[in-house]
Amino acid sequence: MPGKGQRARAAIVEVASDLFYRQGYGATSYADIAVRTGFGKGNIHYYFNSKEELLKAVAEMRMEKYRKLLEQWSLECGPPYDCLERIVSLFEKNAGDLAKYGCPIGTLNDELGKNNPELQEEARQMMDIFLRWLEARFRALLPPDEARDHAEQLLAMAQGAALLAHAYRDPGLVKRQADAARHWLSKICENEPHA
Amino acid sequence: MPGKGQRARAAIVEVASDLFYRQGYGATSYADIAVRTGFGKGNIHYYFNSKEELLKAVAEMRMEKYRKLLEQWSLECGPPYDCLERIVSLFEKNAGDLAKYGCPIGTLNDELGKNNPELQEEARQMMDIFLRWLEARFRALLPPDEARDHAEQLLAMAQGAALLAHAYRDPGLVKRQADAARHWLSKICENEPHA
DNA sequence: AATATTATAGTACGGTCGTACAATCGTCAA
DNA sequence: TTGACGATTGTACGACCGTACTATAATATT
Repeated sequence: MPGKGQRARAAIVEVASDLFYRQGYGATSYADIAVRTGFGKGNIHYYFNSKEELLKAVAEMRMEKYRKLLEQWSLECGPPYDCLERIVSLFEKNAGDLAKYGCPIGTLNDELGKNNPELQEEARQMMDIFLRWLEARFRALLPPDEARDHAEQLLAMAQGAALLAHAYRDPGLVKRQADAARHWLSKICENEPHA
Repeated sequence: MPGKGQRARAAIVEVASDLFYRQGYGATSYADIAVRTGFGKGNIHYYFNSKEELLKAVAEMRMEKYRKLLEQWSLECGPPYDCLERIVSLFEKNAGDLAKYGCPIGTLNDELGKNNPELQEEARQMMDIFLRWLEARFRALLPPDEARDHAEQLLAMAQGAALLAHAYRDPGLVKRQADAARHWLSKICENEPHA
């Protein structure tokens, strides 16, 4: 079992990640995190000397999760379509939260992109994890340059669907886009069976 | 010619719109607007009693522009494909700004969606102008429910492309997605010539 | 048990923001 | 020319934020 400090640190990161997602990075204060963790405000600064450090810790924690999830998917799932379809299902399953808060990765990139290039770099890396994973899957079906294009395309569909669902507060939008994405995927997979 | 006050008011709205786009709504202060307009800080509050009012004025100004643009397109352009393709070209033409600042409509929805439901309503209306226009165009090709779906899909592609281009600071991403969108559009237009 | 180190809390500082307000300026009608 | 009113300015207030600092409690080490 990790030491007391490690557990407190992890708890702070977990709460911060949740608040950054639901309220945004800029709108989340140390005070908010203090209340939600039960720790005093000063204690959070003891673990993270600045808000930027805290965001970086959150980003690392999230990326760890994403990497593990995708790595497992790479092992588990069979034909490329089934593998790629999991990403679509992941979005569909989270349609409710996407409509309420948007995509955790997309909205963070958006927020940090305008005024915080250094921190946005962290958010971009989260996006890149998914982009590269998708590209690797598409390489089983398509030549390299087309694989990259298709990965961008699927990710753009997902991000666009999340953004619109958030704008309209309508989870149904995610579901409709998911169906469209599956249709698009199935056409690609039958056109190029084993390239 | 409009009175002095009207011109000052319009100038403030114009500057605010630009800063809201490039820095975001939250990160733009009255002081910023004062510097850029040359007016004193207090004078801006003379025209707009609150920042919320200012955003609403910006939203109305933008919507006026969008509505006029789309109305003109509705009149000018011929077959549905040419008409729809204009939206794609609009995004492509602005690829540079999209990569730097994201989509003016999408990023505003994103920012306001998390903490400012009332103001996000304004941003959503901007999105709706485009969605409804797209839906109307698709109705020339498809049955009503499919038209709505396709409008959502094209808008999602565009928003997703802008978000990714912003995240990666890569205008090329917009261009690649624009080509993909054109391909998608052309398939729809040839499948259903005159539904 | 004594001590050093880690963990936690509370508070105060400097800065910025949106807003309010009082004072001044410009302009044009009476 | 005076006066009224719209336009403009500068400043001050209260709130909140990230951060720094000091003191205290808990834990570990010797």
